[in-house]
Amino acid sequence: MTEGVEGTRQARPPGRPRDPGIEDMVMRAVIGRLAVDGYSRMTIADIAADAGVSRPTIYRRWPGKRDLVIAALDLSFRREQASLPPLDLDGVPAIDAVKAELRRLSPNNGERRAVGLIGSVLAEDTHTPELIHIFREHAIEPRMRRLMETLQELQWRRRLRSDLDIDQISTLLYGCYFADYIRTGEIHADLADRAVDALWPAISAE
Amino acid sequence: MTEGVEGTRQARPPGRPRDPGIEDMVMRAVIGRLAVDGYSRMTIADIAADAGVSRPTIYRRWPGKRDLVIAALDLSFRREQASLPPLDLDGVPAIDAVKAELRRLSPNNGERRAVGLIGSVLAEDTHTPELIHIFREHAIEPRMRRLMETLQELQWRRRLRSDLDIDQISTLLYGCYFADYIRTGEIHADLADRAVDALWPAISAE
DNA sequence: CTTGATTTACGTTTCAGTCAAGTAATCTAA
DNA sequence: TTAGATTACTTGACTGAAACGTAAATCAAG
Repeated sequence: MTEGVEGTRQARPPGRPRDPGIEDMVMRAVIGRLAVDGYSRMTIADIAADAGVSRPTIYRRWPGKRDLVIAALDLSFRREQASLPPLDLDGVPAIDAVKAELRRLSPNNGERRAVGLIGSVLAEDTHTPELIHIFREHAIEPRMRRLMETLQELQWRRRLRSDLDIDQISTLLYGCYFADYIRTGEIHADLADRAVDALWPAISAE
Repeated sequence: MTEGVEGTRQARPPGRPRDPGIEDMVMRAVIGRLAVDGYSRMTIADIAADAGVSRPTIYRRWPGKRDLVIAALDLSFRREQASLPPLDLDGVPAIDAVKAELRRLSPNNGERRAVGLIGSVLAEDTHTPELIHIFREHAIEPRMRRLMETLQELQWRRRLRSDLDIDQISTLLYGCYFADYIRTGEIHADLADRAVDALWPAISAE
């Protein structure tokens, strides 16, 4: 028997096994190139070079550019999402809890060049709409849900006004990242704090 | 004298004059293709076809793709900016004035595919930063200034609270367009109204 | 020595940018 | 009125570079 410690392990397939590190290097390279060069300027050759692999190796594992990028976005966002522990709301002032939650939503938390990446995804929405779908499903939606759950929880605790349009407030809060970047070319470190400060009178239970 | 009614007109240069309609058709085609295909997927051949012109004609007037796109963005944003008349603040409730102002900022007011266009510009920011510069200077900055002037004016009239962080409020208001699009894939018609409603308690003079 | 992973080398396509030849429009001068 | 000069536009073709995707050769692991 070639089974390992887990009992129902498959027998190792014949032939040379795949280098287990390659997938990770390639996925990382894809995300980096996508953020810097954008989808259509990004080339398989560059990705292969970044990953320290040759081009056909990539074609062996993924059918083409599209699927490669989809896989990379999917993996990257899943990982990032899994790395976010829930936030503790007890014992901190409500305004600080909202600030902390918004700070966690910053596009800069994941990739440094995340805004360029978002731009690439947006630019591709007529041509490769799957990118936006993945982006929405694995990046935007979980973050927004998290923010909305926090607001809802604070609302239940009577820390926020009861007639709050939570959906709309969340859109306002999240949107300021994009507006800040588009206006100034960067996302300021104190943006989340300033945004919540400015918005606070509209949401706090008086 | 070949001078026209305006006295100091230049003498017409010799040779066949340029077709005056071509520039316009080409600029329009560039904006359209940029919004749909993005910068690097967009081809001169497609633009020429859309404009009903041959490729060498484009190269006769613009040195290359870059300059072509820069010229098109520049012209397009200048025009759109010039088409916005000032807003009358008298005789309307302050909240409606802010709503009206924000509605005018909608990316959908200009090109229909404006978000794709913005995505293309963002995606290109490492490779062709001039695009973002033009975008900031001729599209974002004037709009934001307009919004901030309106808020300031209302503040002077004691319709908004005096300790307002106008800059931050403007970022919040403008950003909701991007957040809405990224979340849902469209910009809802009532977004401006809902955003101002949600934000109103934070900014109105009580 | 068989099998599959990886690489080196190749063919094809696409597109930017250029060029040459022919046609069209406008001005000037005879 | 007409002939020439000058510039704009079209058609068609060409070059070179970039990049996709593949086929043949090579390499590790049983």
